Amino acid sequence: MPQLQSSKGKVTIIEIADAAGVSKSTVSLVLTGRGAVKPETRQHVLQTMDRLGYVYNRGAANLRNAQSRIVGLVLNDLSNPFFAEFAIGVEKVLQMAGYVAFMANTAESVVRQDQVMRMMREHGAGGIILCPALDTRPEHLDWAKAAGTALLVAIRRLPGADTSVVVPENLVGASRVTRHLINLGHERIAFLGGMHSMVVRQERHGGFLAAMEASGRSIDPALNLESMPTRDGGFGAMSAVLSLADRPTAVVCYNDVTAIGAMLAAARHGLVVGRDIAIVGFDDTSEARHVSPALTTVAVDPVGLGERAAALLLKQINDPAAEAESFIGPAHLVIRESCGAYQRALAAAG
Amino acid sequence: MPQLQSSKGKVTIIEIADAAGVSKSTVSLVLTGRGAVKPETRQHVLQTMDRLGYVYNRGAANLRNAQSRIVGLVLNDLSNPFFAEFAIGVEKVLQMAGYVAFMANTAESVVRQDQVMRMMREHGAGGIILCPALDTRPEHLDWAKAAGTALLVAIRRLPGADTSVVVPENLVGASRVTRHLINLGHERIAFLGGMHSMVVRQERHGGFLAAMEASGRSIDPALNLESMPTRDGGFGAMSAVLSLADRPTAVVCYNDVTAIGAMLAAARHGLVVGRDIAIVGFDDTSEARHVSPALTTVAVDPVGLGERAAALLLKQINDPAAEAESFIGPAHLVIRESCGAYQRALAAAG
DNA sequence: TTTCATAATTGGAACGTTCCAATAAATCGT
DNA sequence: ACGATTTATTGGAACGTTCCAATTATGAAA
Repeated sequence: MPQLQSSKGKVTIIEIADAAGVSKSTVSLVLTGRGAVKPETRQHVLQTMDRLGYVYNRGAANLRNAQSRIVGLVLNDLSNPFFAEFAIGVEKVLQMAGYVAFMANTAESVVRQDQVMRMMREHGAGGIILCPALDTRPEHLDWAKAAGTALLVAIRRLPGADTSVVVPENLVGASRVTRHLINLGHERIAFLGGMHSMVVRQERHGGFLAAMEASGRSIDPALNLESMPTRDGGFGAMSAVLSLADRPTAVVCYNDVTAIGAMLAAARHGLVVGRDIAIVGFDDTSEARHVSPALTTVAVDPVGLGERAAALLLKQINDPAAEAESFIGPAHLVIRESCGAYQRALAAAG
Repeated sequence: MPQLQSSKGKVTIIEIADAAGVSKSTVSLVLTGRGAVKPETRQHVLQTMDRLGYVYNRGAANLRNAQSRIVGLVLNDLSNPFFAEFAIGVEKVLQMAGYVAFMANTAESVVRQDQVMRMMREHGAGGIILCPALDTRPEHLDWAKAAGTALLVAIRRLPGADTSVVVPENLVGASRVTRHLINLGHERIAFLGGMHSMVVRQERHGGFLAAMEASGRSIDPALNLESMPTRDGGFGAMSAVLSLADRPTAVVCYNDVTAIGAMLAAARHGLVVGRDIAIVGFDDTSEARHVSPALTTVAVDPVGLGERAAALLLKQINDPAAEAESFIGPAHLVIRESCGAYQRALAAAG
């Protein structure tokens, strides 16, 4: 029966050494698995540790070698399932590499973001994956270069910062989904949601414009509406667009959340989405699949992006000399019902 | 212009002391703010730290005083928005208290859960908030008592473990929503979703039974169906219940996710939810509000629970002698459309 | 001034670990 | 049975901080 050290929980390597009749160096050796230690000795030490309830003190260890195997994961909006899934991907890879993620949510606050990154540095994080809060300036990240901390920017590209980057193929994805609508015969297509200052919006809107121009569609500035990237934002923007004299027949939304808000607004105006109007989103969150009618959108595989981000960061930690590297994750079209393609096919067949 | 220590990022308290012309003890004093140090000296030291790009080494500090101001947050399912919101509440309170949350996702794996909690201990976490993975046994938590680590179990009660607990009022909540259906005149009511082994289901189902019995309704065992607590699970269970000869007229679901799956199944069978059949959920996730028809459910305020959990844990950390304390969060009925109450009211009026 | 109290500052000894160089023990070839 | 290797083990000096006791500077009271 293991009689755990009761009160203080302060069993050190030295006490283990004494109890096992070896030196602290030997205990350290079995702990790190580095040197050559006789199997029986190792065994004995191991069970002594178990018996006394030893717990490794990483703080003390890091003091010597600064190899903390801690990675910080800074998220701008944990309440968005997209980032939660991204985090899951990151954690999965880190775990396999024996690292541990130190996760924090900034809720789009740069102040909080600074605090949190400082904390992580103080705890000796070897690297940080940052999904930057909305108005993060590149100079907020200067410390990383100076301190030699591996830093990777994810999801939201940060113009002017020369770090590694992992982002989805926003431009191509938006271009694809727009072309899909064009192929379905739509002429007047709106782009809706997100604020102009967001890099992600600029990219997606850029893809939209590219597809429109490539097909010779005219671009009506009245059909480009900003909104907060929330359900309510989407609802509001869609309501605005529907009050226009010359309504669009299709709408490309900044993301799924906005698109779902837009669908609600359309329904409220008595329109049947997928028949009277086409609405498409971006991200393919799990909601997209389950909303009714199911949302046509662009899938970007957040888990995969997370895995990639973690892998890239680890690479950078292990080889600090390596220069910044980028990964642009694929974005593929997921055709469901909200664009009306299915109904159109039915009609064609019938 | 701050000329940051370039390469190693290894500026120590001693270098600051030298550069500022004081002793390392003085620097430590301004760092901790404990002793009395002349304002001008403090100022000078502070700006020297800034100039040299000093970063505090918490590992070294913790070596002496073991006051790590780290709290572990172990979540069983980050992809569930409910837990993401819970985490937000926890973080908010911890942040204000100057603590930092060390968050990890176990994805319902006890093995991972053990790993993660070990990591946290090794990093000197002063306490842990645990949302236990599905088949966590109380003895998995014995180390906490032995090591004197504050431990709080949240959301899923863990029978047999005598830790502090923060959970929603599952029984009362389920009872309330069931009574609501009974008041609307329903006789045959099903309970659907969740696995029998889940404590949360036992509590919610218990509340359901209590309300049914209190109103003299007979309980048909065929109307109690298990399923995985997912959308697909809800879909399957609802399909099963609809193939019964004697269908229920109302369904209480284990949670919102299950309920939304059930709604989909009902629609697929040609039923109009809220008119032909009543469906209610539990949790009031943001989806509940936005699904169509909007889901009648029980709100449990995950952010509030998180805040409470953090506050309780902090209290426990500051007074380790204090005994386990529990908080049962309120659960109130949120009436929307899926239960048909609105339509019924309209009909009565018209 | 001198004398106290109090405010500021300081050197050195921890804290729990890893690393290094050194020693001790086992194994080998001859 | 002897050095020569190789394999196991070890003491002690770091690592960057905090704390304590001791010291020195500052003011106020005498």
